[in-house]
Amino acid sequence: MEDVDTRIEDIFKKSKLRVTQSRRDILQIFLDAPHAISNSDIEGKMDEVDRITLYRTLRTFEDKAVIHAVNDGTGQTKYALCDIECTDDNHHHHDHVHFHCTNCASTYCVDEVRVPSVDLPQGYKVQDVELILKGLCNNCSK
Amino acid sequence: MEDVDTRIEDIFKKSKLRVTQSRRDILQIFLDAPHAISNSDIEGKMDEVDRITLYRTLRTFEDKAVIHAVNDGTGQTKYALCDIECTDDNHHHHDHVHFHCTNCASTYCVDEVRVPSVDLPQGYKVQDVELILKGLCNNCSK
DNA sequence: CTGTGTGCAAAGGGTTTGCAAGTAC
DNA sequence: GTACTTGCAAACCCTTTGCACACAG
Repeated sequence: MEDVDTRIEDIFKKSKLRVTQSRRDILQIFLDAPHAISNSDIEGKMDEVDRITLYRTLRTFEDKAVIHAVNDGTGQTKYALCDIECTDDNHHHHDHVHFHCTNCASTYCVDEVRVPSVDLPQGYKVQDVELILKGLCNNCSK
Repeated sequence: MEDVDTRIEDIFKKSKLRVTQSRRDILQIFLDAPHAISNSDIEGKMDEVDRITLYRTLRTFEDKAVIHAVNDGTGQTKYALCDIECTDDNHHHHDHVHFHCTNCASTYCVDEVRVPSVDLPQGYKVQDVELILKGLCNNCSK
């Protein structure tokens, strides 16, 4: 298991972003989260950060391939950390499925499961596939 | 091919909603649309209807199982007509896949293709599956 | 020191609510 | 006539922008 502080340093190094306390705090929250989180999830976990700074930080992180947006199937945008090998021009986040819990509203990336291939009628040119499963997560199904 | 006016009457009868001009106009737009449409798509096609009435009508239609919300994969909510056999408590819209065109932003229900089944790791209880394909539609891939 | 990041205030856009007048049945 | 619908105004978010100050490198 990699040390969390080291992981944060690695991310800053890779992204070439300036290190500030807000960014550190927000990254920490992502590292602690077991699933994708929304803007307001993050806001709820921080006491000090200005809402505007959060918006801007998330956009910056997304631009620099630190995090990626996740469609949770309800229209709400959530975010999750990118793999360390993601780069500005090579995000590859749709080879796994997402699971949305209808009870606690958490969204999980299920990395173990790959999206099955689908044949469409003639005329459609498919570039990307997104598969969202909805139901009860491990915590809520007990 | 069923007559459009008849179809409109059928929908009103089934939903037990009062017949008003706005609702008639909005239904007409749904019947004319070859794909799922957004709030603003509808607004663009009407000259007379108040925006608030449109919001309320869409919600009413959704409640009465006249239309259903479609997740187009970009976070924007779109709507499409329900099958005539849909009822308030039995919407079944996720046995087919949705296709979102990245060029013209249209969202199509691809009724011919069924969502493949997926096995998840232990702990998840799946209730619903949503599959969104993104790429170029028939018009835009030419 | 220079360029980037932050925080406040204010603007912007979409959506919802209260209420009075209008309309379907 | 009664209950449901509509339309206006205003309220309410959430999100973005402008600008001056603060700070990382």
